[in-house]
Amino acid sequence: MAVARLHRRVRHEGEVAGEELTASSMAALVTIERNGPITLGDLAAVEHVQPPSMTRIVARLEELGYATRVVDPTDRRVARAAITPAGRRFLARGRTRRDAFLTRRVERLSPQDQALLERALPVLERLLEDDA
Amino acid sequence: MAVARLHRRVRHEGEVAGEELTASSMAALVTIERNGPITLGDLAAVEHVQPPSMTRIVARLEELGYATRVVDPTDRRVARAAITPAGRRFLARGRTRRDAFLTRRVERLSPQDQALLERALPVLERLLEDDA
DNA sequence: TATTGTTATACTCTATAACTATA
DNA sequence: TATAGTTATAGAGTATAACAATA
Repeated sequence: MAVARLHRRVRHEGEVAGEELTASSMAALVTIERNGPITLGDLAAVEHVQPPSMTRIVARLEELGYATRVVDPTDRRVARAAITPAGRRFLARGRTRRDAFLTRRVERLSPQDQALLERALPVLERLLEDDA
Repeated sequence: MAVARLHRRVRHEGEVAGEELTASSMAALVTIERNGPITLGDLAAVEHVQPPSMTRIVARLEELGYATRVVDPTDRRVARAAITPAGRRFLARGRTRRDAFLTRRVERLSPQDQALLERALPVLERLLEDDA
């Protein structure tokens, strides 16, 4: 429950009024940023949405200037989505806000508690390792 | 990021194929469970949805047998939603699954790491205290 | 003939506006 | 006349089915 609350709150903190993307579009943009130019089919598979939905999501991201669609020159059936500088800036803005929020909150803790969190973090990550 | 991943994974773990509720319906049911018989208006306010949406959400929960609508005898304009035994069981099933998953994962950790998590938990909770 | 992605269409969820029933 | 909730209707977002382009 603590993890759920913290996640919701931090996610909310990254948002700016009038600048939100739907959860799907945001997730797709993050995946496009991380997995470089990626085919729409692969992107749909990774994000667990159907191809027609991904067509629309990428069209919207392109409309906003956050991503571009590039047709593969060797197989012109394939289209790849890539992030734009504006898309990177958009994601960075959210991260900056979330980081600032977390920094403020962590600074209110005692040095002992801060050290405790720092040691606990790798354990939290280990909790999901070898996912099967 | 670790918190986000853990939250998503644990949430997913509580789901059973063919037994899912939308996020709104799930949140409403949890609030109905916690805040007892609650008027639809209050419920809509707490959940940040509009009254017509809450009418539909509660209608769906009632259809599934997870909640009931009870008209206030002293002011018959007012309807309150209450959880049913089936609703409680539904929520309990999800919690049981999430608990089982977390238990399995925590048991794979060393006793030292388990103790570390136990001490870090109240710090995570303190992070969101005095929310302003 | 198979594959990648798109267009056509339908369904779900939510919102705003208009309405009903109580008070 | 005001309030609680519902019904009517419209706008997102997603899915399945049918299609177009390319291999």
